[in-house]
Amino acid sequence: MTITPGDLFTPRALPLLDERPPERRDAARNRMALLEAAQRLIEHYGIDKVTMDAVAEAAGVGKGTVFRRFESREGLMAAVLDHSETEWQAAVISGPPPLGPGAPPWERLLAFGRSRLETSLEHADLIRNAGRAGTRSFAAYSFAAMHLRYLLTQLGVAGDLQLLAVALMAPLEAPILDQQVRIEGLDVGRVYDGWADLAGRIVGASPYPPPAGGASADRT
Amino acid sequence: MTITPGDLFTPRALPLLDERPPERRDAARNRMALLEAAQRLIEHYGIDKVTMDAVAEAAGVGKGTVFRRFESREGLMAAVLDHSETEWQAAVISGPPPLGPGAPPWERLLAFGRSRLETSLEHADLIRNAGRAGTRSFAAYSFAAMHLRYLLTQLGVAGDLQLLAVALMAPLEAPILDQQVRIEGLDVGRVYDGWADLAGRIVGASPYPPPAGGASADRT
DNA sequence: CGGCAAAACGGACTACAGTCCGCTTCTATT
DNA sequence: AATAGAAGCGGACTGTAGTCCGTTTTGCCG
Repeated sequence: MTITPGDLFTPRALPLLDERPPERRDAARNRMALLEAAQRLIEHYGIDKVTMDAVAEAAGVGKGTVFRRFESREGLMAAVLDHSETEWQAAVISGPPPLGPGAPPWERLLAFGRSRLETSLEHADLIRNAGRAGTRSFAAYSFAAMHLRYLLTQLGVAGDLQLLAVALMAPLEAPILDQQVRIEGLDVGRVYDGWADLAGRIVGASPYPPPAGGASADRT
Repeated sequence: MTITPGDLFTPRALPLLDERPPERRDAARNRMALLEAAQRLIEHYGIDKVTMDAVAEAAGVGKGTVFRRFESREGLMAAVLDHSETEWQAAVISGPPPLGPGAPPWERLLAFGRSRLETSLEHADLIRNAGRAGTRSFAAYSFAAMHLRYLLTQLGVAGDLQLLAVALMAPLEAPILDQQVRIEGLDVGRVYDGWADLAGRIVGASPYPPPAGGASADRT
């Protein structure tokens, strides 16, 4: 390996900003084509019928390319899922209240729960096929947990917020909801009320009990 | 199809009790052989290396037999898992306190949490490979939920006990613990303390607040 | 513009889950 | 003990995820 003088003195155009040797144009094009093809096929045939070969062919690329880009079937599904997750994050950060900023924290918390409940059920198959045993992607999970910690802080909740956030999210994860709603046949409204009750207990048992008039599920 | 007089009048030896045309002896023998082989191979090579062909061969049967008995790879893994689940249930029903009967309900609740936490981590790969997106078998799940409802009742907790039970179990499910412990690197003790705190909040926010002196994680 | 190394491509190849169907073994009956 | 038919068996066969490696494309440099 030879080092030329140029290598030593050229900081290759500000490495501070945009620090990745990014993606070749054809690669980027193919990634888009694959994501779109996958989404289209899933919508059309149902996720269980969608094979990697089919996605590759629909996107007009070879099979190897699919795996290089997305690692595995699970990786591809996770990537498709990330689209909606990103939209959801945008709604939380800058969407209309009560999910977005502007509403009082307790209202936002309730909206958070309802919204998670809905999206978990809506994307159940995608989540299941995205691996990680039904959990969402790490990034998505972290974001939600962070937001939740923020809301709990706003509500003056004391304790290990990291873990309380998990306790609030866990019952809203897809596999558990699937079990309750699809197998045990529970009503979605009841599940939501139960979650709101849980939230109330977690928030209300704090030194500063803030939520006065609860939403649909008011606590005794 | 011909019906002989005998068919009409012989209630074939009390169908009330033992109402199943059960399993042929060779079939039963094969089931055992398969379960043992699977367990042995998993222990020896790690679960990801164990193929259905290998299990079949190790048990000395054909591949078709494996699938007839256990439906699928997930089914086989679930069956292996059920062994330990059954032991756990026995410990809850008739084992020594505080997990078993004899201790006050709050102690039993804490023991329940710790025990679940441990078994979830211990059997993480098995649970993951047993499908249902990381949830345990329906029977096991129902049993735990029932026991939890019972304990909550004993503690005088008011509310939708079905859902509160789920809220208490969800953070102890394998995929979530995996995320926390293996990926985020959280300390197991801290996770347990967090769960105890959660339990305290759920129990304590009831009209009748019973748990006076909490265990390792005492609430403010 | 021509050359070059790195990155990307694609399709043949492998490994494993799950199916199928003709053959064997068991059990109940007489 | 003989027999009939149900239950079980097993291994060849199929479909799909994932790998490998020789070929092509791309971006850069002189």
